[in-house]
Amino acid sequence: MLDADRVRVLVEVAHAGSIAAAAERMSFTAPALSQQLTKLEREVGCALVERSRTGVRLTRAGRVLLAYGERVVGELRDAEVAVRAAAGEAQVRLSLGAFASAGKLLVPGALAAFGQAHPQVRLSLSDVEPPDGYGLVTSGELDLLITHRYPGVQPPASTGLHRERILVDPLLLVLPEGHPAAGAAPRLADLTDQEWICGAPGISNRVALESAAADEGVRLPVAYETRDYEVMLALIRAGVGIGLVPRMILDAAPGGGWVAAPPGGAALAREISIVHRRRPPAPVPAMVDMLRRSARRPPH
Amino acid sequence: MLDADRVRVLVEVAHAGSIAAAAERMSFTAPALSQQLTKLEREVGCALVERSRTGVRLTRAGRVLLAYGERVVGELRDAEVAVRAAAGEAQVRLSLGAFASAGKLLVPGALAAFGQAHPQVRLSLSDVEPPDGYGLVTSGELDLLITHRYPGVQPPASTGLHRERILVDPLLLVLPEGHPAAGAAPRLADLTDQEWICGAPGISNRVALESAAADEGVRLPVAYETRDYEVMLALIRAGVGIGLVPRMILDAAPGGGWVAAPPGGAALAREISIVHRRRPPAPVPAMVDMLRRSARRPPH
DNA sequence: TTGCGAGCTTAAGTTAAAGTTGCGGTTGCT
DNA sequence: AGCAACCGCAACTTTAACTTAAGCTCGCAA
Repeated sequence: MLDADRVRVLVEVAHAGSIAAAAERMSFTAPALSQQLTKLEREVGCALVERSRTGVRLTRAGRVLLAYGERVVGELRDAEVAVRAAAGEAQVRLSLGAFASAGKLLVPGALAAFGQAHPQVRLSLSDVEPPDGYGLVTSGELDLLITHRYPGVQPPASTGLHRERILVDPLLLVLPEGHPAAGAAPRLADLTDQEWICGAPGISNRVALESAAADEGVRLPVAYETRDYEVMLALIRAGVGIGLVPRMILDAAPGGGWVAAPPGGAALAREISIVHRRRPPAPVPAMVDMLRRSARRPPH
Repeated sequence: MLDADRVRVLVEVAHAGSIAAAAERMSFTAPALSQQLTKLEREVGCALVERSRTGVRLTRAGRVLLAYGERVVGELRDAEVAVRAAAGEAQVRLSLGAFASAGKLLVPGALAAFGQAHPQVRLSLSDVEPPDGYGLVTSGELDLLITHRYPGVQPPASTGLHRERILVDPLLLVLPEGHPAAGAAPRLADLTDQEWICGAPGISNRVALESAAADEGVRLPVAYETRDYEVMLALIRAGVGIGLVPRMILDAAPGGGWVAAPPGGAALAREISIVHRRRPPAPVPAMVDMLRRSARRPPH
């Protein structure tokens, strides 16, 4: 049977992106991990990673083993929590991963409420930008992931994971105050002569914008690239461009200088979901409940 | 994180029923396993087994850890098979578990057909009497389990396993040739003065018989206890008693000396099912197909 | 071209486990 | 009563994992 410790090394290396970074995380030296990885490759009889100086990349076989390995690691972590719970010692840690704007707007209230209701649980939060994070949940590094899906973006396969949509967050067209198109509910196709602001190619909102524009048969010129909606709003306020912004962000943003309305044509919205393992540790359902509530009644 | 090797020790010990037997199976000495178990208990902070002279019994915490451990071990085994398959080396082993009469009647044809279609796969078969075997499937010791459920018997929970009923096998009342009740389709309640033959208390067909009789408000006297239907038929043929026998058995048994018919009242049948893991190794679906066919057209 | 840095590997030595052997203790069965 | 089976303890041996140190390759910049 495969050595679980070596499989774990593969998982950590895959998540960290390099042997050196994984070694740092695991408090080992790089040669230790390299040796274990080599032995694992000898065990399975084929290469699992392509080593290069910029880090390592998983081979096809490596990706297959990674998927199983994440489950193995996750089951082991859950096993420990479960048996401790059976012995009377309750789970004391709960780790969340969330994308940036959720971390700012959705999570803090839920964290505060949860912390008050379960003061003995040590909470932790880390930034995870979609579509990443599913593997971290499977392997138990995260207990709960808050992720989003923009229209036109394929969600990752979530083998063995439980995903639940907690919020549909409409994307509104945001224009500078006094913009000629303001109040007219223009379609994207009517705005091809504007300076657009959105994320870099590959970023979710960029993909969503381009795919929605393609649906209307046009391409929109992107003049400014930022994934930070605060920056985007500042640019819009300055009158240098326009963009699509989730309502959740707008609700929390200082007003003035911009006006927002749903674009004409097809309604656009991002879906915000939570992801966790089946058979999650005890505090997860309670936190999920808090998050559902927080989603129903966002700040403001 | 828990040590997977130690968790595996717990799984093997639980399946084998004693440290000594598990050590034998794993080609280790008993003290080695005992030490590992002790360390595992120290790791989780509570007792996992109650040691006694007749073997060991799992504590409550031990059973919790067993369930997770079986999944860990199963995922590790599947991981090895999957990554080998990805590297081009196909899975070459397929282990079946079946209860006695299935092993005699249902499996041989399927094994033969499968062996012809996939000569490179090494097949193995072992006897597993229900309700055992689910843990063996989860932990990957078995790839495929053929099990049954008699009416009135609760099937084991099959967390994370796939179960599929492939045959409903009616239980017929078998009487010696010339028995006064033959041909009259008597109810169980009409046969309280007979000498009944069935398994020992706790054996599935005994439980089914008693529960069916209880449904009719009677208790049936059991004079002979055997779990072997061949023996039961021989006893019936000898005129010393009567019993319920699955049709599948009767179809294959030499006729003469007995007559069989459904008992009056509620229809009784045992369900024959196959059980395997989700994401089973490659040859499993093919074998399942063979078994389904074999169930549809039993020998004779 | 040469020097430097990042990352991975190889090699050698140390240390920490795991496993075996041998013995003793307890229990259940004949 | 005695045998057999099973578990636990302790000392010894062996395996293997980790660390340190040095070497290799490639990209980049002076």
